[in-house]
Parts: sequence; structure tokens; C-alpha cells
Amino acid sequence: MKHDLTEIQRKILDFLIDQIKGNGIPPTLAEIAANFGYKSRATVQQHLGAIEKKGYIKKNPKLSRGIKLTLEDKFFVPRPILGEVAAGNPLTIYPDAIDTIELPTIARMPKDSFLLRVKGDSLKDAHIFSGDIVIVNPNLEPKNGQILVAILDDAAVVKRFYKKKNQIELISENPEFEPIVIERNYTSFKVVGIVVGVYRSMERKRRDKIM
Amino acid sequence: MKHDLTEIQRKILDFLIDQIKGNGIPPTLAEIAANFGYKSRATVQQHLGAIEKKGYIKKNPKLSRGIKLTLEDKFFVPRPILGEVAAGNPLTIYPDAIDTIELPTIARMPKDSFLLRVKGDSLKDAHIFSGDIVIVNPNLEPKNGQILVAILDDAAVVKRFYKKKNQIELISENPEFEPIVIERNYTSFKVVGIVVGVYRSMERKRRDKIM
DNA sequence: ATCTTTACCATACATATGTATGGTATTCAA
DNA sequence: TTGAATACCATACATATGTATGGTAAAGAT
Repeated sequence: MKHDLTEIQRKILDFLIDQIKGNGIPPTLAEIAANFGYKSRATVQQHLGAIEKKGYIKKNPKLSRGIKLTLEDKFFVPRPILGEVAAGNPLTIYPDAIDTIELPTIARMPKDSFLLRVKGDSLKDAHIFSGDIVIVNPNLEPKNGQILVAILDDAAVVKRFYKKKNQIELISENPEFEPIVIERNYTSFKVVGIVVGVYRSMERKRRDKIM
Repeated sequence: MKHDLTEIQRKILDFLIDQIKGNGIPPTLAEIAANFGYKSRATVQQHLGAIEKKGYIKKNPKLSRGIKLTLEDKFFVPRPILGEVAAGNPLTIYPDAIDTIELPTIARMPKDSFLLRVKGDSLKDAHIFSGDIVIVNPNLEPKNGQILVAILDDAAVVKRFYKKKNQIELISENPEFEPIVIERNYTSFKVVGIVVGVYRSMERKRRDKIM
């Protein structure tokens, strides 16, 4: 991680992405300041400077609302797929990139996120199917109900996450699969990241199974 | 046509759409003036006033780059690529029709692809759900079995495509919907593009600020 | 103990920006 | 012919906006 953002910088970047993607136009310094309760635009100014120096945004000098997200120029960006992940029964994960895909730039892909290809249909009730590409953000704390990627006994799984008192429940949306319950201090369990997006390419025609 | 735009107003609106959809952020008065060679921002100001009065845009007062398109819920803007279809008769969008999609002012059709947000569940058996974003390539010839976006009787639809001898069949994956069969020379039918990908964001949907 | 980084503030300033007002010229319908 | 709509210009003005500069405070590293 050559250029990691601080917590505050990350929040500001998130706000920028949120505004640009959601609201349509980039915010002004004043709007950012208002959102975070800053009394001076200079504070925002300095944060933006730091974020830009670290390469996450590009400021168009002298232009109002001139903040641009980098990597936003092209419609599709080639991205490495780091492995395959089992949505059903755990499978092995591959150490290196197994494939690349042209990912559309609308796909929100935070800096350290990576791609995995899903195998199996255990998440079909969550609308994730075999062959889909999931975008995984390793920098988020899992919240109840979110879909995450985890390593369990040396295999990667995609499951919906629920935290209980002393246990963690990993649930497949597909009723065919039993929930996995593990103790909280189980050492062979590690959260890899949160699934923040799903992408499916229609190019390859694969009507594999029923329905 | 209660409120027709003049030639110049239409060109300015085109420019606005081009900038907003293509460049990301709405232009300032000065930028519009520069683009059209106006020496005074006031000229642009008055054109925008006229365009707004006719209901095509909405200006956010006192806000820089505060121009928003109203077209989403109104009309489809005539643009060259849609040619004949849109030239005379702007397309009405039926936001509630179950198997239509929102055509978000595609006015300027990108060379390679553009995005549509799917409404309705008519494609759920093809693993495409309401809220998903489909990536549409307008430059591909539809092949049997592919999912395409088409304009049929002034509504935009997403269907699976099958070509017969003299007919074209448009099939919903959802059995609740009957296949649509049209003659090959039916004039109110036009292929917009082929669905080449699907993207879904897993992050909390807050669609509070529409229009 | 000194230095750097991070995280804020206040103030100042040039100019970018939206808005208001008044003016000229042309076209077209009444 | 008068008047309305369109299409421009110039000028003025308040403030929004990005930028520059200097300062305070806390935490961590050297």
C-alpha cells in the first residue's frame, strides 16, 4: 500500500464518489465542508490536496466542481480476476490471477478491491449466480446481513454474514445449503472482504442449468 | 408539442446533454458561451431561461453548474442515432409499466455502450432484476437468443430476441409475460442495442433524490 | 526534545459565476 | 404598423469558489 488514505481522507473520498456517482455533479469545497461540519473551506482544500497527491482524484484547477475521479475515462477497464470462490461448498482459491475481464467503469471499485468469480449456486436467492464476478472490498467491516467473502479452513466462500453473541453465522441464500456456524475465535476463519458489487458479462452464452 | 424549442435552443440543449451525460458535470454559462462563441454570458442566460420555461431543464438558482435535465420523466430527446424513430415523435416513457426500462436520456448515444437501469422483473429468469444496470451495445446485430433493448410502440423494452422467417419474437424470461410477436417490417419496432453485461451495486440503495 | 504528519481554524484575494438590467437588430404574425 | 418573440451585446453586482498563507493543537516517530 504505497499510498493509503487516512480515515478522514477515505470518508471524504467516499463522499466525493457518492456525490459524483449518485448526485451527478462533484461537490464544491463549501459543500464538502458543510457535509463534514468544517468551518473552513481550507480544511477541505488540504484534504483534497492530500487525496490528490495519493492519486485518487484529479483536480481541475480554477474550475468550480472540478474534482474528477481517476480511472473514470474509459467505459471498460481490464481487471484481473484473482480467483474463484465457492458459493456452495468451499473450493480452493487460486493464488494468482486466473483471468481478466473488461469491467465497466460504473462498477464502483475502491482502490484495494479485487474481483472473484463465483462458482456454484448457493447464492442464487441473492441474485448471484455461478460465473458472476463479485467485487470485493477488503477494507470494510462486515455488518449483519451483508454478503462477504471469507476464508474458512483454507477455502474461500461467499456467504451472507450474521454476527451472534459468541458465534458467527454464514448463511447461503439457497435453502439447499445448511448455515455454517463457527465460534468467534475460530482461528481458521478470516474475513476477506465485503461484496460491494456484482458484474455479469453476457458475451459468453451459457444457459447451463435448469430454468 | 406544446413547447417546441427553437433551433438554437435545441443546439444548446444538445450541448447540455452532451456535457452532462458525457463529461459528467453540467457546464457553466461561461463554458456554454465559449462553446457557441457568445461574447456575453447573458445570451446564454436568456437561452437557458427559455429552455427552462419550456420545461426541458431545471436550474438550481445560485448554484454553479446547477443545470439539471428534466427529460428523464418527460420526453426522449431526438438524436441522430435514433434517427427516424425519435425524429418526429419523442418517446413517452411509462415509468410504471412492468417490463419497460427507464431510458435515461440517452440522447447522445455513445459509440460503444451505454447504461440502462432495469425496472420490473420480466427478466428475472435471465438473472436480471429490477434495479440492475444493463450495459447495452448499440453496434451489434442481434442474434437469436440474445437479450436486447428495443423500442416498441414508443416504449423501451428488454427482451430475449428470436428471429423467425417473417416474424420477430420477443420473449420475457418471466412466464407471467406473453411473448410478443411482430412482423419483420413492423415500423414501430427498432432495435436499440444488445445487452452485453449486467452490473449491480450491493451498497445501500438510496434513490431519494431522483429528478 | 525536535520534527513530521495529520487535522483543523481564520483571513485574504482574485476571479468565476449566476443574475439583473438595458440596449440593438431581425423576423413574423396581427 | 405595431407588437411580440428571438437572438445577440454590454455592463454592473453580489457572492460563490478555488487558492494562498499563516496559525494552533495533538499524536507519533527519530
